Amino acid sequence: MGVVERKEREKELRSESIIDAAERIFFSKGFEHATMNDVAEEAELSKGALYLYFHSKNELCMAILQRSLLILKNKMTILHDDNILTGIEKFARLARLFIAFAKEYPNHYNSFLSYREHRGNCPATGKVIKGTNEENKKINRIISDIIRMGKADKTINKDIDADKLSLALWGNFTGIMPSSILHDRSSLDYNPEEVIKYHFELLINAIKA
Amino acid sequence: MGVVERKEREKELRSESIIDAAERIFFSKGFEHATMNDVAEEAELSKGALYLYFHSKNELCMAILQRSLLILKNKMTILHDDNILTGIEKFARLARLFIAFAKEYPNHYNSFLSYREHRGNCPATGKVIKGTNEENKKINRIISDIIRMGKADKTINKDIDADKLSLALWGNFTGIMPSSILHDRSSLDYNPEEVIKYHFELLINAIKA
DNA sequence: ACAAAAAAATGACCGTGGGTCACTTGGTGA
DNA sequence: TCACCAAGTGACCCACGGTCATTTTTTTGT
Repeated sequence: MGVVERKEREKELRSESIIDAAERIFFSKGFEHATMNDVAEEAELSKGALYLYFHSKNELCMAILQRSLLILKNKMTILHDDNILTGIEKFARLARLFIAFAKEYPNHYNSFLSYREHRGNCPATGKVIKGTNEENKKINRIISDIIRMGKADKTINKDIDADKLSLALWGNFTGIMPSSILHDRSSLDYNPEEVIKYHFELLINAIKA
Repeated sequence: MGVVERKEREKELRSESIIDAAERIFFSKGFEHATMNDVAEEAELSKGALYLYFHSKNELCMAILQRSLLILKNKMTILHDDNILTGIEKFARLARLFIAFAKEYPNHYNSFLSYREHRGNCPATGKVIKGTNEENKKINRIISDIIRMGKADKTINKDIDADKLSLALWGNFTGIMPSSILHDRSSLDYNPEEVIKYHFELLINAIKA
């Protein structure tokens, strides 16, 4: 009988429902002001139970980041697997995709930006940390694949370094918006969306064959 | 008699020496693990006294960020004021300047990346928050000025939008390195330095007249 | 020179919240 | 029916951010 398997499934479900609860609480109160008791109550569990699934508040936060990466990766995979668009067209759509993600999941997008603090407070050997590393790697792989497609179909300059450019773009995505927030709102003439688009335009101009 | 003035100067000095202490403590222990008692001891003051100068631990952290911005701005001002280099040359040197800053002041560079959390927990009306906004604005002003210089001396395409590109670059700087850190070290073939340089090369290629 | 007043600094104290652990609950298999 | 064990509980511990009545130091007025 599949008791062990069922238990494993249930454990996975519990874990997911805790992350659901944590998202609602963290996103509405912010990391510092949210308490583990809040999360426990929202998840209809005791505080102690949370610690059966996650080692710390920080790790729970990283689990949310892992989800964010997963959502984005799934969006990107669809673009990647399209077989009508050319490489450079896909590359151009990455800009739109990033913007759409940030608009559709603003809280998840935010989770990219505060991950460092949390990450530093989690054991590097943990399952969650490894998961985020994995997703991150896959995302960079998708971007660089798209660039390589462009090189293959001659829509992108063959001398472009796909891996390096992929990292640059990804870094840019996780940094460009916060900069504009630090910038005083009232004096910000351009919204992040325009800035990202413009940046991509320039890059496209630089890399097109 | 200048008693009031002297007091003001002394107050400023105390404030600076508290930030000195906070830097040593925060940089060595990390924000979460550092305590206000640690900072007080390092600053040779009581905990209560810290709160005469800063409203909260978060605000103290923002004061460090303000310093980081100031250091970077000073480096950039020198480049900006140079009157031999052409606009595009200055633009190209920005990449080196960013990298040099991140290498010379790695901890200060890090402070850029976790500012969101702290910022959200400070009253927006505070002196420190306003100070960081101010510095940030000046930095963007310097970058866009450099681009404008390039347009004036015809080394940069006149159709480039200086303000937008400035924001894009600044965002990139505050995002590109953390991305590479999230990326699993062992499988990272390029270091952040290479990535920044390459990204700039492409941009230069796109914007040169 | 001295005391009253003001400013600066102190540190005991408070409340909160992350994290723990001895104990309870409830499903499972013999 | 009962022994077992994983799952879950919540009272408890204690570290730490922040406060404030009190003390110490400096300034001001005479």
